[in-house]
Amino acid sequence: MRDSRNQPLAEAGGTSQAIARVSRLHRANAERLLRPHGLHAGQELLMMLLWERGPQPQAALIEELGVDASTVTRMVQRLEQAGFLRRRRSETDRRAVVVEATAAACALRDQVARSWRELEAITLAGLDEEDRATLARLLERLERNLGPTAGTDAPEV
Amino acid sequence: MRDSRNQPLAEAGGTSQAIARVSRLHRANAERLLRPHGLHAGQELLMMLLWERGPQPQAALIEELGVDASTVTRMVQRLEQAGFLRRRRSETDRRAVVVEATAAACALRDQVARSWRELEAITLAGLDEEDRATLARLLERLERNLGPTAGTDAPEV
DNA sequence: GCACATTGCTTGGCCGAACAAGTAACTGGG
DNA sequence: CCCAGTTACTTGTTCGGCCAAGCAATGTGC
Repeated sequence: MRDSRNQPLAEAGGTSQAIARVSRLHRANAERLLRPHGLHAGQELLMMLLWERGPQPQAALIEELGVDASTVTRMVQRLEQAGFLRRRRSETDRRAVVVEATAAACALRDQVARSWRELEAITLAGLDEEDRATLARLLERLERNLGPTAGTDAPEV
Repeated sequence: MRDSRNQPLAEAGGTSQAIARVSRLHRANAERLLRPHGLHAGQELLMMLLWERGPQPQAALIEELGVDASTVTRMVQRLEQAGFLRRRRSETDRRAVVVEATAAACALRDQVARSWRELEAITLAGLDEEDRATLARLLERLERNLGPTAGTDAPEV
């Protein structure tokens, strides 16, 4: 009964709407799973990078997360205030800021990883290996389609 | 070469990350296409509802968009200030607020619909009918998986 | 060596989105 | 008829996320 009456909009861009809805729901679930650990949705990706790769300059985080520099700046500020990481001025490049997970944060690593796997399990419930591979392939294609040079030059038949 | 070095994270929740990335890129594209019309990403869905169904109480918009009531309140406030819609107190239920598109906004309807189709085209570029159907099916499944009763230990009848 | 461009980060402003808490209006039971 | 509960919004606050501007350190060309 969810949105069976949603026909007109569904015709005019159903996939776009579906992406938005799935994304919102997905984020809500992430929030629910991460809250117990004191993290907000989105922050876990940054922390996972720090856990896996050790101290990183912000520029590396920006590059890897693919988000705006200002977003990372503020995420890092909040995570620092919450005690999850430390910031340090780079020795070799005094513009750069090196970010490092605290010991307290490292203690959360396994729990966060577990929550993350659980989110993945909830998301992909009921999909067999083939479906999952297909989904991964299609999402990757969408990512390329929507990438930096999306619709900027191609006259688009 | 996009994220070939992204193995560890990719293994632990690649789909979740892909959803987040695709969603962000998708939104950025929507923003780019809608800005010329003075709309922000997200607002177009609300306006499309008003265009298609005429004056609506906010409760109906909340139900249909599936977002928080407070989000709709502020979106409506901003759209009103921008001149895209009017708000009126319901006659029959003086708690309710009825929202209606302005004539100026209606003039944008076709252009917005065009932009929306263009976004869909960009998103789905290179996918044949079968791929699109598969994607729609998978996204619908994800939406159900992540829905209101997601992972809440409910035996999932 | 110095002016100029680039890089790395920060701040302010704005929007979507959520939760919490509050107010006003409508309903229902006693 | 009146009080409890629900419904419809609103406001405050917080976060992710973007853009635009700005600042400081680093590189580069001449």
